[in-house]
Amino acid sequence: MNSRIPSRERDKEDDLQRKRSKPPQRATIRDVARLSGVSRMTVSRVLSEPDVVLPATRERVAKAIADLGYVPDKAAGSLASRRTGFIALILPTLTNSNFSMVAHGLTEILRERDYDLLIAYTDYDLAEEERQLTNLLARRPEAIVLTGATHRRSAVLSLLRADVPVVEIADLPNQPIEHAVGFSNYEVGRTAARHLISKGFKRIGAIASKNDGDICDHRGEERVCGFEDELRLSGLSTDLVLRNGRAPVSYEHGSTAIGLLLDRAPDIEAVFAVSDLSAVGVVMECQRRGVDVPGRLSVMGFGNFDIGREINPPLTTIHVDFHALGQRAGRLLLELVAGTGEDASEIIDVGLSVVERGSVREANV
Amino acid sequence: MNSRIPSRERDKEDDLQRKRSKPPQRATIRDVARLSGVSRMTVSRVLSEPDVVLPATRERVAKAIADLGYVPDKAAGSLASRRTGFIALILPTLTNSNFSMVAHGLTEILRERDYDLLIAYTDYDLAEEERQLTNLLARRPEAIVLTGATHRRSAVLSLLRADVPVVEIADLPNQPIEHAVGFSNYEVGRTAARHLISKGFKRIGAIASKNDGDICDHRGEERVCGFEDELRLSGLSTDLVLRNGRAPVSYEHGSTAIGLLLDRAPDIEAVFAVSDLSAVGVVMECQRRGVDVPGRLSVMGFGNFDIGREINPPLTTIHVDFHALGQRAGRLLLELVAGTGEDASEIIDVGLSVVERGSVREANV
DNA sequence: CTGAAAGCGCTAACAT
DNA sequence: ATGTTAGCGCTTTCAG
Repeated sequence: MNSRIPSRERDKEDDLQRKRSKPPQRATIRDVARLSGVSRMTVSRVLSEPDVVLPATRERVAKAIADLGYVPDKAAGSLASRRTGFIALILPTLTNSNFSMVAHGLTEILRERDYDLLIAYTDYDLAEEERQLTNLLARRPEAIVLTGATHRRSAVLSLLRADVPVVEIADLPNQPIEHAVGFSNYEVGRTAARHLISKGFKRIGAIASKNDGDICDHRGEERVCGFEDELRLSGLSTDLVLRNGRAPVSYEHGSTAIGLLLDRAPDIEAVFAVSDLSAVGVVMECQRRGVDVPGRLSVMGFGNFDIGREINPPLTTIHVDFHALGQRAGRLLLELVAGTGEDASEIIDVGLSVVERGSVREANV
Repeated sequence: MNSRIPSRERDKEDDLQRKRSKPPQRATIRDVARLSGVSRMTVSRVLSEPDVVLPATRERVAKAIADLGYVPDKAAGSLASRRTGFIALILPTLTNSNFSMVAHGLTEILRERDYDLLIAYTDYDLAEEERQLTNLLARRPEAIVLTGATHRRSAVLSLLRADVPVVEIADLPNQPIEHAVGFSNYEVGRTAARHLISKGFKRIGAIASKNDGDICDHRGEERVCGFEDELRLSGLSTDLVLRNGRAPVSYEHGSTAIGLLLDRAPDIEAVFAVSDLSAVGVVMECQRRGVDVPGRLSVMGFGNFDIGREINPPLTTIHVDFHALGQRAGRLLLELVAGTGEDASEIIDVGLSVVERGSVREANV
């Protein structure tokens, strides 16, 4: 058994090799080849480019595949072809429906070229992001999608070294790693402020989470910053901007925060929550305290979550089309993995819009 | 170049082989071996069992790894070791926070043994479930976690053929494919009915989605069935049990459905929604219509979602510890991939509990 | 249209 | 403690 058999006989040797293994092994391409009396290459072709195979052969092979329940091993295939056929997506959380929308949009587009999407999440933790990244890189994704514009330096370095296309989503970085598809969270904040100011309010507050080391919602923070800047531009005070609690924000976060704000400044007229989730919490806490929304307090959120449309009054919010964002990112990714398209870094802004509903009214002037 | 070099010189031949390739190639284990003057096996050992390598050698190798930014290729490693190091999880949707909890619980446990979790979702579509499954199987997960007890026959067959451990979660199948960790959705329905009946109500309704071919929420359906059976057992009518709209249920689904029910039977006293989401929709629609909850209508949900605690009145619901469920499934999976543990099919019931809050009151008797 | 050779990057199982 | 051999299951490349 140690005498090397001339290589041109290798495929014929299969029977000998397999005979030693225990019966219930998973079928390989060899088994299919043997059963249908062709070479492994022909089986491979039936799977990847069936048209070049003679119909008769093709059917024989197809039958063998079906009979054996053969499922090709993609890992082995990737190793040989140097194409793993998947793209990685790193999200802060699975629970946010806007991020799910992104995943949906991406999946739809990537499916066109048979790419799989591998989803990982970080719980808003940059250290965890790096851990996930390192892990993912070892599986050789053909491209990587990252959420947000803020990452650990060392994570960015491994990314650069890995020489894999990178797309950042959901925020437009000033210094993108490579490409980006998103919107300006800073502009979201400014837009929200402008909207409330345009309604004639003067005592305007905001609610966000506080940064806690690696655990933070940088996109939310961007939004409050934009909000504050716009207030200042209009000569209004930012005293009622509250950063409290740890990311991610939640219903409860909104309830607690508005309680604090209401106690501190009972004359507050309007408030912007960096997420609809906390905005809903605000509205619910107001219901409990008998604070009329929008009669006494106008409330505005961000994200256009389903629940915002459902509550009473329905929530005025800022909408970003995350599904379209995912699709747009998907298109870009397909170009990148195809090697088509510019080398130049693409920055795509999907924009945003104000959705006016009942939770904001005109100020009494 | 066609004269075969004696095999014991193969590793020494590396330089020649690599010289032809373009410079900026990703570093392989060979590059590391060459740079640190050891064999590839030693590099491999530094990565997998560092203790058996001499400290001096280990450090030389570690330096080379760092200098080259070497990231081992897991796909190649799996091929050789026959261990892919990941487990697949198929969820109906990413948007449901209870399923996210399951993913969290699983991740926590699997991480202990360095297993990755690969998450896929189906949008409650059994055809899509099968598609995902086929796809996943080609990547050779070491185990597969499926949601629910209902699957396409052909999907189950490929699963059986693939000879990969399977765990079904979130429902306890009568005929499990193999193992299951979950709770009885049927019992959820019965428990809800018993709770409402125990409060003295007679005119009791329910709200669920309607099956639509492959797109359906079998677990929700199980819950209404249990609910109906319990009503019958108590001699109550099931006329107010409404199946309407397509899965998954939503806030809006609840609003619409309760509207229908209220119009049809204004004297309805209590209603069970198969999900907190639709239950919240019910409460919101009641607010709009001026129907007092729980004064005129008692409302009960399932799932113990955050929003239920936040609304006014807070929602009475049925709670299942999905995080623990995920962890429990994780433990089972680790046993399965380790080959430890029984061959026998394990069925683990994580139970359920009623969470009494303000949306259900005592009937006026 | 089909096949043989060669090898992807790694590790199990033996050497030494 | 480290190295060598052989090959995981597939595809690329080139020959016929």
